[in-house]
Amino acid sequence: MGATINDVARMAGVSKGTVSKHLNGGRHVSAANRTKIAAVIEKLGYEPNRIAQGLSLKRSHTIGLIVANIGNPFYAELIRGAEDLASSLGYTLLLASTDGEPKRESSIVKAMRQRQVDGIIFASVRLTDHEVIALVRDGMNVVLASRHLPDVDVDMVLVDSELGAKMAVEHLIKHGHQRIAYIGGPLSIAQFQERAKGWRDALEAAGLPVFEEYAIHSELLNVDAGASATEMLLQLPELPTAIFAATDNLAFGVLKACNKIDRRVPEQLALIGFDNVSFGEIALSPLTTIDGFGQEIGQRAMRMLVDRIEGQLDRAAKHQPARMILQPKLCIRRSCGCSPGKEIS
Amino acid sequence: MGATINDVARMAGVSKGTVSKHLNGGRHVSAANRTKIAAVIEKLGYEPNRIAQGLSLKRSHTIGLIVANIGNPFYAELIRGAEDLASSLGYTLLLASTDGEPKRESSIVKAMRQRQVDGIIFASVRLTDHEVIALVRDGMNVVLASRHLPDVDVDMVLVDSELGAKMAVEHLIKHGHQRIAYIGGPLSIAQFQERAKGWRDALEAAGLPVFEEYAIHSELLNVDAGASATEMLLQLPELPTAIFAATDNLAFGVLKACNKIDRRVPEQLALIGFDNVSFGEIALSPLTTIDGFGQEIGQRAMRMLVDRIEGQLDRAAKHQPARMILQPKLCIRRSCGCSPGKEIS
DNA sequence: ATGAAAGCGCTAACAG
DNA sequence: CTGTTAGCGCTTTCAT
Repeated sequence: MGATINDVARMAGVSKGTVSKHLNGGRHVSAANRTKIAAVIEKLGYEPNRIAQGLSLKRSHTIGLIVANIGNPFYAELIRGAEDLASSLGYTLLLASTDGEPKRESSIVKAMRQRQVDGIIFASVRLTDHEVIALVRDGMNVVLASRHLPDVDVDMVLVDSELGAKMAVEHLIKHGHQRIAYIGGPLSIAQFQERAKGWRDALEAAGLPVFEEYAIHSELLNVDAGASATEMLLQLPELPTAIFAATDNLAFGVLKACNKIDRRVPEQLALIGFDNVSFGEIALSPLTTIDGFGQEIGQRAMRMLVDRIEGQLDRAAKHQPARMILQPKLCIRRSCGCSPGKEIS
Repeated sequence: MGATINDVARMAGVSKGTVSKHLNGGRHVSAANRTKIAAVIEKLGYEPNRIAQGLSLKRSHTIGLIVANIGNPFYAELIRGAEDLASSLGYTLLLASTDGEPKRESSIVKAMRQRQVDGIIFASVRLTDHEVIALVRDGMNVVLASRHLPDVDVDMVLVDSELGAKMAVEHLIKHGHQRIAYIGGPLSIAQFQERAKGWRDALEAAGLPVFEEYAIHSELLNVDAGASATEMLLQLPELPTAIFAATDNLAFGVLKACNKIDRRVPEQLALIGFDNVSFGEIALSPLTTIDGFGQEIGQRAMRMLVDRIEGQLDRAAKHQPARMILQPKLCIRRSCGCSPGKEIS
């Protein structure tokens, strides 16, 4: 189908090696040959086979990105950030989604190793510490984006979940709420442990009681999961007056459930999410949320990974695992009860 | 780092070829050797290098997916559908986003060719017919998803845009609207030409005048583009009473703009979108829309592509370019003026 | 500056 | 059934 380096060499009347040199910077190639080769390449429409090149170089210029669920807008933003930077750095993205199934995660990792990715960004981690450690020890470049494993020596970049959650709940408390529920993801994910802890701590710090029935740890993270968690909450004998959802997507579920039964947000139920996904702005009730910097995290994770990949070539020095923690930010809109003009800070 | 097939062969005391046979189905390998080899593979944690395999087989089991913009939820759904099927078929996805820049598109295609993808799904086509034809003639397997080029012999799967647009506008007309505006994307994209035509035809068929100022063909397709188009529309001497947005994302922009100036949808301005992105359900005003089957399109496109890729191996028969046109469907929610219970059909 | 040759990890005839 | 050999397309010494 396509011409090979051999074709080019033959037609230009030089050796394979010379063409290769020309392709990689052109040092040690005479001007005469250089133009001759360039002409042939042009005429043949030759394109180097990066696969073959990778085989020889042991470097694929490909990076694996594993997300939990592409449908979740937070991940969409993260992917966007990562893809953008990757392509401008000359890397290409191998994307896969686990849909939360740990089994798929292992098989994805396997597929990616087999395809010789230069590194992997996990925006979804259910692997046990053990598995990730093994991966790293095996020499794979890894960075954890947005989720993390405590006590594991890996690069990672994420927001301060506990602080963010605390900020959200404190804001709700300032609005006068005393019965604040929590909807989050599975506690097997560190991130949700922390967000739940932030919720609890804020409540306790304010001298408010924490009711265990008010905390729902949903297995799934999609909109419908948020909706059914809300339905459960609204069947409790004593209704919460506010909800902190650990994820905007979950918060959207709250909105959906409330819409269905005509319960008004924020009048009858205040709500704050976490992530600051762009649609929050035009949700049924414009969503007050904690900025989770999805796109920025994707970008920074990519940067870290590429630094590590390329760094390991120059300096043999094994760089320290970096841990970048972004400061969350409260984005006040309507769902918390604030109205434009008179916001509670 | 990783063990190679040579290591396995040596340790198992057999030849490379035998190991290879074992890996690929195990035919013509004695049971004794088979268990011996399996044991060594296990002990070494050997994983075949798919890159090397690809070099030899001239097949990468990798498929390129090019979308216009990952941030757009319609593409997110399409990606989801494609990724899902791909991974279950043993293929892996190389994802790239053009952000609407034709220049990036060419360079992405180039990068993908160099990486020896087995085929490419374009969910974004700005390439001229000429370029796509060239790609196909060069032997690349291509399928167009959701966008198409008229009069080009390529596989494609998409909804009937013209019909969908017509359905949307007709519904608005049934609500009694006479001044219906259109917000769409660039006319260089066939899809938008057709949606604009559907709008126009529906108007004419109903004996309504079509005002050219009521048609806005935005270059960008993001939410803000929809918002500014709306602002332009609302500055016209004679205001439209309804808008048909050729894309849900654009429709979200309408919602955003209306929210900013406190114009109520649908009371003061009716709205119908196109795509049926899941978020529409919980938008500021739950969005009535035309189902564009994003996920299904992604999936079908992937299926077509893989069929083509694998088909070309068995039967030398060059299969006819397929053209799959999905029937659009009206999804009635609130933004058009219908209210639950009493919907206009 | 250039060419020859070895090798990256795997598959695929082809003998035996 | 099994080993040998010759590539796949490219990079990289190492001579020249």
